[in-house]
Amino acid sequence: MLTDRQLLILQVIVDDFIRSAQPVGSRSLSKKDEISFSSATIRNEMADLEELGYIEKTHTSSGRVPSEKGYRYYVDHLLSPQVLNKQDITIIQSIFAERIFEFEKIIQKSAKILSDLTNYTSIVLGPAASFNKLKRIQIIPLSKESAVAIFVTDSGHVENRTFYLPPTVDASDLEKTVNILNERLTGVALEDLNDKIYKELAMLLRQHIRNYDLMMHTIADSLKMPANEKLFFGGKTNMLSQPEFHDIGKIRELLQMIDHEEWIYPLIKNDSAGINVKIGRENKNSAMENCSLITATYSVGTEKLGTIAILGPTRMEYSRVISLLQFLSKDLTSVLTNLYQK
Amino acid sequence: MLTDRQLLILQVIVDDFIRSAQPVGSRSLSKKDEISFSSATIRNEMADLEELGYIEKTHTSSGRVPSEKGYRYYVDHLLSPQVLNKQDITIIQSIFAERIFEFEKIIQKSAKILSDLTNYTSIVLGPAASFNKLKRIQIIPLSKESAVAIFVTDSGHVENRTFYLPPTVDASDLEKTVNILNERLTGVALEDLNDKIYKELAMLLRQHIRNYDLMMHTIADSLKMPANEKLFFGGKTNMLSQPEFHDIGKIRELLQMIDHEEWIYPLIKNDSAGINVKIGRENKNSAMENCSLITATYSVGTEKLGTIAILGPTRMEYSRVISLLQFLSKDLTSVLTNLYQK
DNA sequence: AATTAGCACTCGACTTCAATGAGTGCTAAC
DNA sequence: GTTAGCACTCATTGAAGTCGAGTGCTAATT
Repeated sequence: MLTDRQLLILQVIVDDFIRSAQPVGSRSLSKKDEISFSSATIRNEMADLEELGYIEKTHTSSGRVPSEKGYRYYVDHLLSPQVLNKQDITIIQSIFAERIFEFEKIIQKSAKILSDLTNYTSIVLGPAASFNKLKRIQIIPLSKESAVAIFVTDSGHVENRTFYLPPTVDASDLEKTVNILNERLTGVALEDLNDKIYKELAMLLRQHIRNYDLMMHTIADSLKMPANEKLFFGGKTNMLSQPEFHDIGKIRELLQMIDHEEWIYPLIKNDSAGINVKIGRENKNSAMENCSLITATYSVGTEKLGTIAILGPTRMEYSRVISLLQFLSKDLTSVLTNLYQK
Repeated sequence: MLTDRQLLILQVIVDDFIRSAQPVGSRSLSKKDEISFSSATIRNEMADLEELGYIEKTHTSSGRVPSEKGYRYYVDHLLSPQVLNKQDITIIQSIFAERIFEFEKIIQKSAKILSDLTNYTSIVLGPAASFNKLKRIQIIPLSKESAVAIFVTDSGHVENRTFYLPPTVDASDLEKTVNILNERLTGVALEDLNDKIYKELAMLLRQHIRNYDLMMHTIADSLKMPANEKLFFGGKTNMLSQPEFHDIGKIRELLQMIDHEEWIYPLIKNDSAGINVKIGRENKNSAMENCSLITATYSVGTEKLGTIAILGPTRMEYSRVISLLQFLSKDLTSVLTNLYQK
């Protein structure tokens, strides 16, 4: 469809605009080393590219700016995969330098470092606790009327819930219940706990426990796991330094979105494995109109665990960001696989 | 020092400016009901007030704007305590409507509601976990090399740490240790644990445990509690709607500060009990130059637990915010006292 | 037939200028 | 002591003009 020359021009326009944030004119293009033809020729080609929807003018006599379609084409076909420099690699690897046992710390550090390296906003979706397998349940009475239930998973994740414990429940029953739960539920994924309690343990509990009904509901209730995994951010304010965000209204909209975690999930979830690029309105979100989101998944073994993402302006350094995410997600996956898949 | 008329004028200027965000001129002042003298008189008085440093001009021929000193005087002497309307009271009390067992939920909801009611940013400093008394320690091995230690406090707060557990430590020793810890440390404040372990338990452990040294250090290490209490925010982006923040640089500075929790602590800690107002540069923080911070403390019984604060522009509705904070902190204190002081 | 030089034209960005009006300070009259 | 009156200041607004980087089109060149 597009001639080689048009491709070249499109690529140079996108590259230049990503660098400078200024509309690109035919004259400045013609001066580039890669380009050997005159500005008039470029103007003709640009007119064609514009007609095809790959580039746009900001006003009648301005230079050209990539359209979303242009970025999309650029990302899909023109991206020259950038090799990370040693410094970047060292910095990323520093995430794993310390002996860290907790997911969260690693994840958090990843978010911080990603945003520092890119100057964009990073979003890391932590591992879904619901996949973890239960290791131990503990119930500890606090007062006459309340107790705290603690759930430890095989990955070392600890969940806890304080709940109302009617004084009518006696200690030995509680103990028995906990024993039964531990016996029967160890190794079960958190998300399946509730189901399993009702389906398989109801009978058993009924046999042994006096206050069976109350007990079951109380515990099952407190087991309603949070629907969403934890999100970590880095560089929330980095977008404020991007020249495209001079408008406070836009900024407010964007920051407001970032501060509403529940609005972020739909953006970064449900992405297939590997790198995923969503440009501008592809994100189906008005606050993201001038933003692109690049996501990558990380796993333990073959099981997808979470997502790391970079949120930047559509005029984002796609090549660099993709390389960084690829590298980090690979590292994360291998470190986590080593650590937890034994 | 100041005449009654000067006080009146200062008060009306501050009130008006808080409402309109526009410099106040002598003519518009003279039209107010409260004011019965001519604009020329007002001009004379304003000149005096300016000389004394209570008000300022933005340029030679502009109306007047309160200075920090002016706000300070206003807050200290001219504030007409505002009575909260019923709606506000209802909304605040809705925080406690549900039966909630966890501090965090209450605190979080308080932050949200405060920012909604004021349209400023709210900051709530959660209760210092370190004051809580230990209820139970549990150590649960995860793999050959790691285990998680769980600390439950009498308030239902759960802390956990994953740590490296050398394979050389055997199970019975671990159990013995945990038993000893529980026996000796229950009721001790979290912040004193470390001390107590080294001073009082070292001997005891040495007698019973083979790998005593290693064990002790591992556990004591994982007991290093986070130095700071948790912070909760509401309305982080509210400041973006304030007309004084049209400058992106200023906004960035402010938001950046808000996102660095460690920079927030010094601002809201170390305040004496009760309401505390810091205006502009009184906060000793360049990002806060045009902001005021109003804080209030809440307690259980007589023990100060945490702080609730509102961050707004210096042109803030002091009267309303102070009333809200007073009311909420009183409610928080009484609810928490009922809940936990038994 | 493709490329390029040349040129008229467009339009945002910036500057200048004058008009407007909300504000001031000062003086003199009340 | 208060106020009316007046000259003065200065931010804001809008109109007019210049500049320059850009375009599209046409005609000459390769």
